[in-house]
Amino acid sequence: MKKELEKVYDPKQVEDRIYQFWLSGGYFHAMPDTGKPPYTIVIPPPNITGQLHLGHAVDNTLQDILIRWRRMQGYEALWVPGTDHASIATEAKIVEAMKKEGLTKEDLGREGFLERAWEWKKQYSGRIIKQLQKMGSSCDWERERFTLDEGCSRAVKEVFVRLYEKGLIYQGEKIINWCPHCLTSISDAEVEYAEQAGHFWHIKYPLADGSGALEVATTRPETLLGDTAVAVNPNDERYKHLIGKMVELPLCNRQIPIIGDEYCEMDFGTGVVKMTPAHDPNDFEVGLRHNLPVINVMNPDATINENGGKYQGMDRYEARKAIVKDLEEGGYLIKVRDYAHNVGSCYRCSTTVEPRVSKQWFVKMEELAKPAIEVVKTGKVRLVPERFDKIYYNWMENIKDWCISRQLWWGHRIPAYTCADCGELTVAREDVTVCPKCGSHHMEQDPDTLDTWFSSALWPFSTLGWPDKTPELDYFYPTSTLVTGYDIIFFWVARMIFSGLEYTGKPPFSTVLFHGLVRDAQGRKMSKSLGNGVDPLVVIDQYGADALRLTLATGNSPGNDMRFSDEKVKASRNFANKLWNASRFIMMNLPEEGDFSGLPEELAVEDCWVLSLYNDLVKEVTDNLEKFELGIAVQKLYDFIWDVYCDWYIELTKTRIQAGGETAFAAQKVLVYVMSNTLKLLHPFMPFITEEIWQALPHEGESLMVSSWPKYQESLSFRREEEDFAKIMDLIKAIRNRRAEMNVPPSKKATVCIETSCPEVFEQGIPFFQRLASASDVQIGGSFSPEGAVQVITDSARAFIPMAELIDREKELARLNKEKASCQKDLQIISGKLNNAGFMAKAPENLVEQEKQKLQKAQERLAKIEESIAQLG
RNA sequence: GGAAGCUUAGCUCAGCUGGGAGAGCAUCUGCCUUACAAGCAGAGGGUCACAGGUUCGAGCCCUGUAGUUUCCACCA
Repeated sequence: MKKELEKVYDPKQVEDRIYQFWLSGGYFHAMPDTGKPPYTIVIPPPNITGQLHLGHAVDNTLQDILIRWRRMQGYEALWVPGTDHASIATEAKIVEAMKKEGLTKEDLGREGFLERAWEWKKQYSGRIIKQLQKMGSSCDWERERFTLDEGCSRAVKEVFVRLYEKGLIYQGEKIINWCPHCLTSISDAEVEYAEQAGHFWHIKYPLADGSGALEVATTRPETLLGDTAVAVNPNDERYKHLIGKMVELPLCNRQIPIIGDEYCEMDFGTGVVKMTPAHDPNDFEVGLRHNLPVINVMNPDATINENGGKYQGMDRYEARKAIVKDLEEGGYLIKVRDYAHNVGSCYRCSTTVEPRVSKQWFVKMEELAKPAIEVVKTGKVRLVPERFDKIYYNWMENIKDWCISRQLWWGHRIPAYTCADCGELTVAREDVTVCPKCGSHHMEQDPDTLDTWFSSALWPFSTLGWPDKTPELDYFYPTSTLVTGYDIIFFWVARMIFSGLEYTGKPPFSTVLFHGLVRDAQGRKMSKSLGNGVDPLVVIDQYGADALRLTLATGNSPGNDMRFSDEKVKASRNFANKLWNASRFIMMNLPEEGDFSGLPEELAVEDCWVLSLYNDLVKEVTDNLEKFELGIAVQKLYDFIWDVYCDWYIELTKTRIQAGGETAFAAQKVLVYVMSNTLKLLHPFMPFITEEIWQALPHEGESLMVSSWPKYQESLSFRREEEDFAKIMDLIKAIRNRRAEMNVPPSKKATVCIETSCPEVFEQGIPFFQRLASASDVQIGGSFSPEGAVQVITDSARAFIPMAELIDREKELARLNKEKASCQKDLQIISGKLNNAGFMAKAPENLVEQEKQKLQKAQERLAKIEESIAQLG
């Protein structure tokens, strides 16, 4: 048992070994129908685009805290791990990598490209899994899944077919957001808007009958090539008489009509808007109302197409320049002014999106959204913190149809087949090779794939076997808690909720715990362009996984962003070291043999004190965890371990331990008891070091991680002893304080004479005054001579420390008078309350009682101060 | 345009359903006290953004104002 441990905790010698130990014990594996209540978390599957960053680190730390805690509480705790194929992001990365080799997608062909993509997947998902393991994540690796694996693919097809058959999935020619770089459609949620400095070009559109001209203002002159009308407000006195007339479209040699539509605001710009239905969502809507032709003037890569005449082949920005120049030369350009406006860009590659009319697949949302709103309203799904409810409702209530088709190869291919002979469209779960209408064998599958979020929306149940009725699905679904960042509430959380309800009839989880973003020390978002990203593996290498986890958990409150800095990790590392050394102290004094289970029969006052505080800690930490206040929970553990256990309790045991024998053994039992149980409470937060120490201490059971979570026990509540010991502590602190003020070094010991009305309490503290308050000798009794003694006064005692040479009578008097004044002020406030009729009538009883006690203490204290002053004066 | 969060010590942040303001870091003082100097013992430092209101009592609840961050909308 007695082993000499390193002075400094070295996570490198511990973490991998402990993780292997857990793995080989099979502790992460969960099974259905064990008779225990289930607790389930599905991981937000990280994208296989690269490696994990600190955002993932918080996300997974929080999940691991919850899952480890529930496991210890006796739940069958399942944490399903996995990764996301991230169609658009991954495909972009692979294309980029291929570009360096001079290859394009088309060079490889669909098959070849997919082969390459699977290679990529293999490499990166493996790396991600390793990173998760380095963090200590207790996922059930036997249940690892991938959004594009066979099971998930089956679920995706099933959902697609069901929705299609229900009429909730349809194909339509609509205006969608198009990314000219990724060369695919994207959904509304995937567009990010940012204000950009631009211009407002005022252009003259001459009336066809030569009777004048209209002044049109636009931010995108190049779309003029696709204009099919000019709109004015039908109530606009300036222009309403022109509705129905034609204007000459500059540079295009075409005439387009003037239409009246309320969409056009009279007091914005010139009150005249050019209509380009093919390249603006609003214009598209107006176009539908007025039956305007749609002229697409751009290729997928946003270069001008054959409809753009002489501008064909130019990039949209080149074309803009050229057109502006031509307009100017042709005398059409009236003026240009600066104008800041919002521009949408692709959330993956930041390229400015191009609204584009094309044939895509959509999910009809209205019907799906209703029950999804309902479950949050009724509390069947709880969002933590609650304020996200509003954001969620706002989105769900104004939801538009979801564009789910993507012009990509990496992803779930749309299970729709068109007959080349008769044109019949068939949607089916299995591959269709024969046309069900005409019997033709010329069937072509839709080349497009599905939005990557279409498959992640099914994640909570597809990973448990759905659409099959598996025991896992039956037992672990609906899942318990979803932990994720608020940045994907629409992309993912909202879509999982309506998906779960629609396909399984149940909400996919009962609670969503949102965490904030991890920012850098200056509060900036971490990003590649700023180069301020932090690699969790580097942090782990430097400080250990426990230190990283503690840093991310400390001060973490739901929905709030946090700052990350090296200083914080250092503080966490220091805490790990503190804990390590506390255990070192216990072990270096531990006898080889002895029964360390349970507590000694006789408890000293300080034992009762620490046990009572520990017992309260159990209750509080558990309560905080129940309320998802993980940051508060860990703060309490930190404070207890450092301040109560290390700074006080360990010091208090030293006398007894040095004395040896039975009394030492009793102290050691309490030390071990409180430490082992506190390790349990801390384990979810810092799994490695707690397991390592727990294993080294006398223990029962195989592993801390599968030991049982401590419970509050009435028998460990010692209020009386807590109060008694507080009196001793108060005096120790007061003496230390006095000595420090007077610059007396600890090595200079002195007698401490204690005058008190409760000598029996202070009797118990004699060794502590010696050890912790530099007392050479302690006398407890009636009255002492204040002559030549430093006086220290607390609520329950007056101590005299003879140090004549250090005492200046005048100063001493001044100090006592100051103390008196402050005490009187206290008294005034307390009695003010107690004399307040309103307070006495309305304040709760226990509070009034508390105030009365305070009053009494302050009175006693004042009496002591006054006595001291009288004695000196 | 709409909505939400934040504003507490020099810095970073806690502060649960209202009951005399806290931690870490930083600063200052004294200590190598045989678990730990990645430590120990002390100290200083806050009109809890501002203005009203509710209440016996407000950092906390309500209203408004300012600053700041974010989300949604997208008037060309």
